[in-house]
Amino acid sequence: MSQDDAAVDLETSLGYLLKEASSALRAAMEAVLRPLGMTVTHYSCLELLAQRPGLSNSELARGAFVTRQSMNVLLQALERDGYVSRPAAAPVGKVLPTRLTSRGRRSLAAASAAVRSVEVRMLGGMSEAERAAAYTLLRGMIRALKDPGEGV
Amino acid sequence: MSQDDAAVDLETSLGYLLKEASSALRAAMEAVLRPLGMTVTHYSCLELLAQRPGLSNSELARGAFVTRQSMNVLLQALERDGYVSRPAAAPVGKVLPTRLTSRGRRSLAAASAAVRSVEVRMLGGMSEAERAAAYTLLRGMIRALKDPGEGV
DNA sequence: TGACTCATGTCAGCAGTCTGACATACCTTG
DNA sequence: CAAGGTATGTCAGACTGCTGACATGAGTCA
Repeated sequence: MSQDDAAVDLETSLGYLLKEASSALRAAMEAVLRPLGMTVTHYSCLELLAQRPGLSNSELARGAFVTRQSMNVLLQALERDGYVSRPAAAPVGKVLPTRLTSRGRRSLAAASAAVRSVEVRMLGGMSEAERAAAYTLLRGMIRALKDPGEGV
Repeated sequence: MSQDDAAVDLETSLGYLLKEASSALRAAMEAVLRPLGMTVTHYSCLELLAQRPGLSNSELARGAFVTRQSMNVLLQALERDGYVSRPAAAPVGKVLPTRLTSRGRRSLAAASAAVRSVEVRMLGGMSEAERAAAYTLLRGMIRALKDPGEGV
């Protein structure tokens, strides 16, 4: 139909391509994390805690792109299994700072190596300049999408 | 810890940025599709059918990045509500070619315009050259992730 | 022709995530 | 100081998408 030409062309749509790339990355990460008995969100949570110890439930949720309710469920499981620890009472306010246990750190080490190998493969064919360009372009897209009134 | 430096640095990780961008795009799409009573997968299915009429359930699933089981559930609902039509029996093999009904086309028109506005906002601050660069870079990442043995 | 492989459509069960709701603690602002 | 607004942690229910499984049809090869 001639109307189709006016529609978003999936073949050349950056939005579609972005979704495809993200989907491929997620699938690749799931493939290497599954043997370790870990999901992507599971890994994301541990990685966030390694780099920024003491993050709260809500902060972790934002960093892993899930709701704080979902992260809460995950954190309770991780705490039950001894991967992270949280104080019984909040030192200030309601915020419960979370930390990795030694077991959590050990578990993360293997997962982090696996994920790093995926990222290396993804960046394999790119030059330093191209990586920098991709970084800048993605940052721009994120900003444009998050700012409500970007105007024309 | 000094070990953290060797880990994937989230601040500069292209993988993390890709996930963030995809998450922001999905949120923006959900925001404009919700008033139309449509989900992202719902829209994706209709858009695929508009551009490539006669796609099968499995082909639609691959195009929308979900399993064929999930797409099957969606297609049954869309067929029940009169947005798409499928022949009762497969003309050849088991493949059931799906087509938009006029109602489906009408429903898609509004959604397509809304999604296009999101993509326009996303590309707002980018030059033509930058868009072409982003296109090439994403394509490269996808290829590297999907090809199993890319080597070092 | 018959066996093997692969892709498809579909059903059932399950895990992960989301929305809705509530109580609580901090921070303004009058 | 009191009151409203905002952010947090948590519980409960609902939903979406995934994994596992099965039967069917097409293509391949001996």
